[in-house]
Amino acid sequence: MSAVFGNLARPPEPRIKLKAETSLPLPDTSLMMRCSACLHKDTCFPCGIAVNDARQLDAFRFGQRKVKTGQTLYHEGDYFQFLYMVRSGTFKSRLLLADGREQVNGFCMAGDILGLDGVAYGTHASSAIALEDAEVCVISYSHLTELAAGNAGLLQVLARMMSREILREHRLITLLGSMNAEERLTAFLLNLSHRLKTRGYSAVEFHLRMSRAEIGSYLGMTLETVSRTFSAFQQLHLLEVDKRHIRLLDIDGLKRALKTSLH
Amino acid sequence: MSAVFGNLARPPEPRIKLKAETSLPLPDTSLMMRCSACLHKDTCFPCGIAVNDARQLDAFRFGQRKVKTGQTLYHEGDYFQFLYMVRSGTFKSRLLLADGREQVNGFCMAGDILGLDGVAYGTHASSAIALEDAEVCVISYSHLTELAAGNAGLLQVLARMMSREILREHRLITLLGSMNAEERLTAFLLNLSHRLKTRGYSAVEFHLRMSRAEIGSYLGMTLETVSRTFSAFQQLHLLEVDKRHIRLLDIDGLKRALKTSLH
DNA sequence: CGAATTGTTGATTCCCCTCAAACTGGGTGG
DNA sequence: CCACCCAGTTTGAGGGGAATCAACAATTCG
Repeated sequence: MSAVFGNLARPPEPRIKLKAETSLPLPDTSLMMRCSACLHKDTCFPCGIAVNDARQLDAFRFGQRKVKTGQTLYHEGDYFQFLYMVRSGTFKSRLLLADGREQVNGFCMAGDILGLDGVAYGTHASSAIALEDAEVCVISYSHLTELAAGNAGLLQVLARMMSREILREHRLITLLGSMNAEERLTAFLLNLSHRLKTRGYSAVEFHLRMSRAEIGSYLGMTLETVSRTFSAFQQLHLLEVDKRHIRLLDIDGLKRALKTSLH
Repeated sequence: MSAVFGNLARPPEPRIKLKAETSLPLPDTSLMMRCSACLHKDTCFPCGIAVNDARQLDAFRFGQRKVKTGQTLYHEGDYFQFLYMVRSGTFKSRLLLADGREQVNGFCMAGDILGLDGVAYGTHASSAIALEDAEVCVISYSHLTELAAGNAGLLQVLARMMSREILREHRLITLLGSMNAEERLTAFLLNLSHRLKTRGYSAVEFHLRMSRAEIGSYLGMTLETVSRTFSAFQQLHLLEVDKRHIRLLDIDGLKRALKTSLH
């Protein structure tokens, strides 16, 4: 297979810019985050760089941005310039339809990357809206690709992130294409529970950051059906629900109810 | 009917001269494709490389593979090693559910890239099955990233391809999450028409390569509803349908029917 | 406090699924 | 050649799950 490409001389690798400040649009270094101290350095872009390469690690110094509840990080149609890594808080990603309705296509929490759909055409294809006060790292895409063009590890990380985004959407398509209301809500809750667990929160008791309408949009059903399905689950003693407070009582029961697996 | 559908003009298939070059140590060059002569070089990976850089262009010499109707290019769970560029024919991409059902999540035709969902975890997350005899270019992912690590243009092309895949799935999610059966089939037909047109085929008259069941799986509805909706459209004089032969009579009418835009 | 937002629950409607039967065209083998 | 089968498609009848419409409670907020 390597013979396909033969032993062709590779072009000289461009020297990596170590002074990140020159490429970043935010010159105020006091607002910059040093990645080596970041909680998410093992999943965010720095993980594409050899850990012992301190100088390279320091090249990753991102600007930060605080977003308050209800504010948008970016809008559909906005010029694409940055990726965002969620440091804290929760976002919804949504697409606007011609008739004004919205289609929620994802909920992002700490460690997740936002904005990858803007790469294709240089324009954001969705909006990202904070569901609670949040903080993000602002990652210059041009700077990132500049670094990745000289760093195979970083390139891999970027590619894998995009591919994971594709897989996430695969699962949502499967859910929307072949599950009924109960299965959809079950899949949603189990997924949320899992993600909270990996972030150090309780897997069985949590607070929903999104409204019934947003859950409904995400799961392709009405807010009334979401509410009714919650009530039905409560009557089956699968969970306790009080507005946005959720306590899962029977995770195994929920998993059994989820006949159609999402893997 | 044969008069109606008989003269489907296929675009001329350029015969590629497969001249074995002795200067490069490539094995079995008869099976290799030289990208500089390829119909798809402006959309496939070579477009990431400066057109005047002949040596780099020649680095793109991919193996080819023929796939017969019904055969799989790769299976869910297969070790991920290659991307595939469809040279001719049509594929469906599908995800298998735990209970044996399948969820079709895409139809790929000439120029499309297959396999990007394998990047994330090194394992194919879907299967690709030929709906008609097909030919693909086999692209070693490890060599691609090797080249991309030294070539910013190629890196951009790879990133944009993955992002476009994300956008494709966005549109499908929107369709599944907020459209009724008529809108879904309309969106499907208009999208197919558009893609055929950009490939040089008729935008109004074509042959479906997929069954009603496959369309239904893709659109999140049953094969019976697909069939019924086709019949309803015919009664409204929006199109003519005879099994898999389709003639769109009123594209504007279809577009009006598609109240919920997919952009 | 009144207004607005969010969530719950009920009654009714309807879109689409399910089940079933019939038809078509293509392939096969006696 | 014809009978047969089979996969794919069409069409019908009926039922069910979720949408729609509506009323009301609980919170939040100006």
